[in-house]
Amino acid sequence: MTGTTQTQQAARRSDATRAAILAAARERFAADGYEKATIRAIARDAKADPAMVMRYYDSKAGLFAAAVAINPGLLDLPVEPSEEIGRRLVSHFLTLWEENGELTALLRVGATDPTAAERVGSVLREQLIPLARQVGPDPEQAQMRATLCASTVLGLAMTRYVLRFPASMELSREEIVEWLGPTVQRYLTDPTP
Amino acid sequence: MTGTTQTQQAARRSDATRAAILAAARERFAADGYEKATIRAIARDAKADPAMVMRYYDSKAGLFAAAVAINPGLLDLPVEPSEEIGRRLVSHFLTLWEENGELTALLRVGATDPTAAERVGSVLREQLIPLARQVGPDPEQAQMRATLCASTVLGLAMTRYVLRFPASMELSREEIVEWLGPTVQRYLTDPTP
DNA sequence: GTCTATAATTCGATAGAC
DNA sequence: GTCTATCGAATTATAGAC
Repeated sequence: MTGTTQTQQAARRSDATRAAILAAARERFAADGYEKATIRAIARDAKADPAMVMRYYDSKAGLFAAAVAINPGLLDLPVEPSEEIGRRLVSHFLTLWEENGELTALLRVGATDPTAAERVGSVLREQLIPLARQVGPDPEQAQMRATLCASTVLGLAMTRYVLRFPASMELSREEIVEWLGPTVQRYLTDPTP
Repeated sequence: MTGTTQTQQAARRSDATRAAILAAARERFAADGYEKATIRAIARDAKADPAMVMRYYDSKAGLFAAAVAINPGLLDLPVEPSEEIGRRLVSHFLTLWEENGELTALLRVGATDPTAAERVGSVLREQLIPLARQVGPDPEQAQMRATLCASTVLGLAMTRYVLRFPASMELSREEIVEWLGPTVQRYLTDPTP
């Protein structure tokens, strides 16, 4: 029915605009970065009032934090089978990056904001260091090997999703996996050169 | 002598502050990005008046353009000998990035500003595509291979100089060359996987 | 819960005295 | 050439009517 009782309907209505604001914020932060993405523009996209954004998320910083809060388990990569782990990791990250706009937002803002930069680092550390420890030859090298993998993945994310180089955007998913997969595989498992 | 004639001394004085402003601008843009680097702060660093910045460089955009104007030939990479080209290219870019703060500034601003992003792309294209055409097996693949190399170099620059991951900053120059060199070598010369 | 009006800052840019 | 004073615009954030 269209006209139900007000008591619970009101709560639902505010939840809907909350979600709309959050979605609009993710897009704007991903597209424009932190400074250029204004609360006014985000509210306009979400068809809400700018004052509502402040009411729900306290401040612009609070809104950004909520917009790029990473769903726990979002980046979890199944570890087995460990063969072809390089290709599977690249493929996994490609999917994540295309399905979750908050990753681009976080990386783009991280280029200017140290707090966001640290967040990018912690996410990658939590994902890649355990992996490197598991499949690598020497546990003491896990941090270094994870860093090399992070650099590989972020390099692609920069050229393809942040800087948007046409030549990088034209690469097919298969091409990327076939070229970068062996690179990551080597960083993870090969003996020190 | 300390008190020379005014006519030419005046011109020299203004040139000195011009240079000081430009140096301060490079540091601020590299450290904070475009929006956060204010003309007031840059002028303070250069011990100059904010109005002088406008007088010399017209606008903030003009100042940024001058600050990241790339010296012609700055990135020129000697092509021969073509053996070990991967390691030499990585080593070359490492040196450039550590000696020229404007590269970090350009990449950091490029993360938010499409114009700067295009500048990063054009610089890399002009450098890497001819190289890929020269040493690669198929001229038609030069653009793709150059893009893979750009992604590799920019990934390292991001983790090391922009996001400033401690684990990436701790890598020695030799480690980076030994790990990334063969990657770039493969992207440039190996047959399609 | 929603929106209007506005306060409080900050910044780029300009005008003009010296 | 140099600096003071200030304008005008844009932003986040708040106060309060409805």
